Amino acid sequence: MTVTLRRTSRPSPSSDQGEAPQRRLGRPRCEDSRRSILKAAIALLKTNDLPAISADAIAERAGVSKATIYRWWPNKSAIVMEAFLEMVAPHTRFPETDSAMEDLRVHLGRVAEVCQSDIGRMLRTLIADSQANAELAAAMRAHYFSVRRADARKVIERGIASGEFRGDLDTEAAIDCLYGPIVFRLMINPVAPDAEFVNRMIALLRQAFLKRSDRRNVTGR
Amino acid sequence: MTVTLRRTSRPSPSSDQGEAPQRRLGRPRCEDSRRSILKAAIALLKTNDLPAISADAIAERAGVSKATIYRWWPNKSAIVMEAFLEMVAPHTRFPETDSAMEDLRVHLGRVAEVCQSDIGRMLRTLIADSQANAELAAAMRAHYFSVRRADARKVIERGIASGEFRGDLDTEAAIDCLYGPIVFRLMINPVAPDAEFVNRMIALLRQAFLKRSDRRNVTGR
Amino acid sequence: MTVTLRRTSRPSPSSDQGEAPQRRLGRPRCEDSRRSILKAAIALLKTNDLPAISADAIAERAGVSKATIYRWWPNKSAIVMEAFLEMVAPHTRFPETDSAMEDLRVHLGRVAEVCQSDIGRMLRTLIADSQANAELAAAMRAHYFSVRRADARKVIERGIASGEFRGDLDTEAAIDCLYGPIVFRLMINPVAPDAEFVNRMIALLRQAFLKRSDRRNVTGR
Amino acid sequence: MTVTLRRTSRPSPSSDQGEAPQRRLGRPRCEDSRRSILKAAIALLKTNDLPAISADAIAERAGVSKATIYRWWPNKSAIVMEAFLEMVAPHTRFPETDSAMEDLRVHLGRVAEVCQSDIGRMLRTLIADSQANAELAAAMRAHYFSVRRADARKVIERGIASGEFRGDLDTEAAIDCLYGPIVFRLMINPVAPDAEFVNRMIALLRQAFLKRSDRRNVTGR
DNA sequence: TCTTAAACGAGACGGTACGTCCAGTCTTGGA
DNA sequence: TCCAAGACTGGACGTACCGTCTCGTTTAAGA
Repeated sequence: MTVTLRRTSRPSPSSDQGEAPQRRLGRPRCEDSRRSILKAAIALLKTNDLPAISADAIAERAGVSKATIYRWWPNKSAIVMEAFLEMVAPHTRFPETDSAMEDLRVHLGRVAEVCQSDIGRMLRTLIADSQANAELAAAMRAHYFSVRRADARKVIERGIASGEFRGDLDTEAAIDCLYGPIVFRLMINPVAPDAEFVNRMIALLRQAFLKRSDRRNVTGR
Repeated sequence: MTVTLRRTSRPSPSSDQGEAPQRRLGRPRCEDSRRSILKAAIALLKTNDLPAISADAIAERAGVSKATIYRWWPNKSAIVMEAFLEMVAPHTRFPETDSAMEDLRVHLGRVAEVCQSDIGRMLRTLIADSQANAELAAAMRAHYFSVRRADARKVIERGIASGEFRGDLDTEAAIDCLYGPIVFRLMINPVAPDAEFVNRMIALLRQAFLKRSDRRNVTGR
Repeated sequence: MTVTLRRTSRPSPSSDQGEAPQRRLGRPRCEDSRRSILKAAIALLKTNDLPAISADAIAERAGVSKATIYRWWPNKSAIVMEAFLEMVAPHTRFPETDSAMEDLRVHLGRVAEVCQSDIGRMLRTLIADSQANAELAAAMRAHYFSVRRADARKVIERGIASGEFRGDLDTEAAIDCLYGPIVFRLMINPVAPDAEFVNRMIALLRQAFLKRSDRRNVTGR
Repeated sequence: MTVTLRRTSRPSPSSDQGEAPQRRLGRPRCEDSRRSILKAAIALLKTNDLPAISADAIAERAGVSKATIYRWWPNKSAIVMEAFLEMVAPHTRFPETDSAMEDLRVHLGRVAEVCQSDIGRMLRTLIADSQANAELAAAMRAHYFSVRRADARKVIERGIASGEFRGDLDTEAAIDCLYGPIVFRLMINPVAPDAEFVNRMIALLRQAFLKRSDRRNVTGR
């Protein structure tokens, strides 16, 4: 999942998916540069806010030429996104216990915790940037949000199949009700949501998810 | 609710809330300028996104000096926010029927519709901008989101009091579950949420809101 | 010699030069304001350089409204000139001994000394400003330089008449040779000319001024 | 004599005066831009005076970005000075006949003529500007006035050595008496000095310069 | 005493230029 | 062909000052 918003796609000249890695002419791309650019972007995001991560700042911190940056990424949002996807996205996996509801709760709790870290800032930044950058928005959806939704969808469908969740549960609406409040608070509140927030939210939603027989007033945690 | 992110707060010298309008020294602020600036900002926002709007452009369109703009607003976000609050925010009021659930559904449906208009773009823009502008974020919370929450809170508490909603309903979590999904889709989806989306969401949530005896599987609309 | 570059000449409505001072309608001009404006201009010139004397700065320091300033003077140069003429110009009179050469030497020495004071800075400022302000230039010539020239001319002609100076002495050229070097150094050198400079200059020029019989090698002083 | 008031001095890292021009890293400065900026500045000066010239105007006329201007010059005075020194200053050289007095006269006549051209306006502008800009003043002295003085000093010392001028002639005072009147009239008079003015001035000064035996009443020309 | 007209303070305003900053592109020489 | 260095265009930024204006207040002369 490395390349995402690359500037130039350099397709193989002969076959569509050449079997051989197929060395290209000239000096090959310097992997060190790529990594140090991504690391510089993240490091800057940790201490500064978005307007501080200028292309010049990234270039200087990465010990890299600005031209190299623009050779491979169309703008700074793309860099941040790539860094985000590569370094951050894998961090939150779903647990797999025999309770789908509990899996969702634990997972979302982790997501909330992650939101409080630098990753939360990156996510906010990327969502914000997406509003004026359709390409970035599409890439974020394709590479991040749709993946999260797919993961959650699997868990919910498992819960339905096992009889834990109501049979007529509207899966997509359920996903929106699970992630929506977290993103909402991430974007609007001064402090990011935490696990406690997730627990209260799940306590509320369980009434809507669970089959009637299962509805006990469990507080979560 | 006129003043929001003004550059200079010039409180009345003697009393906190002088009853007399209490003319101030010097040439009074030109109301025409203020209005035409706000109108220009909104007009520009309809076709452009915020980074594409410059203070110069607003000034030119408003027939106003740039200095006048910076005399009263610290940056363009503040202008847009003030315009938003003054011209746009009041549009969506809650209905007041005898069903709180229905009131919420109808209201959120209107909110969703509004999100599909230029107002949706403005809201996205302001939320996005807030991520790199703490002052704007605070102002948006104080003047917009907290007001919306208060309105919704009143409706929910009415529902609880009337016995329509569960007695132990977590009001704040409920609000997050109502608004969260809408903002979530507004910020992440390519197209804004619509009334249909709200209906599905409400259909899901009603299980969690209503008292046990009331839970019929009503689809809404 | 008070009024010089006044904004509005308010001629007497009836006669051209009314004999009576002829009080006009309305509130009379506030002399305090006028004086404090001039004083403020001078005070600012003493500590700051020219770009620091903005109309706003003068107004603030004088405790006066900016409108009052522009009511009476067209620009800041006019203020400085009026202050200069009123407070400064009379300071250097010619001595009147029986030696015209000595009178010139002593007088120019005083002029040089004056140049080293704040007055020198004012003069430099006014000359500089004149380059882009024809009106100011004309006023300076009419009210200052032509007066100096006339004074010097009188002394030189006295010298010619008394037989001290050569009969064919070119008076205008002589004046230029007397004042020119001083202004030259005032405008170009980092430190203003002093009496020593004047003495050396006069020592040189006396050969050109005096009748042959008088030319002794007097060093001056 | 190219660099004068540059923004950044980038001295050679190794040796103080590297013999090799020693190519530097990165894209080299664009000489075209530099030249067109200087030309634009001069062209604008011909019709406008300095306060009427803006950095934007120079940039536009030169077909150059404003950033490029401020990359290399701290302000517009510096540009004008560099243009002046590079394109204008060398125009007036001393003649070298066997009469130092005549050399001075001819040379100063040419200077006076030059003063009547656009160059005179530039000189006035630069001198005026120097009054509020110490750096510019120092640069003008270092690169222009001290050079003129040195030239004149050589001629005068030649005159002394050859016995044409008095042995005890005060060289520095003499230079001030030669150039002073010209600058004086340039700065104060509405029209610049001309050759006729120089002739009268020289006619006066020759009495002070020449050895007694040489003093005949020559009118000049 | 009341009216009238000008001067005044405060300060908002349009306009213009300032000098800075950043995005993104281009041009060198060297690897 | 890539890279580091860094100059370049273009355009917005927010500030400063100019000179004008619009208020409401003050001041004296004249009715």
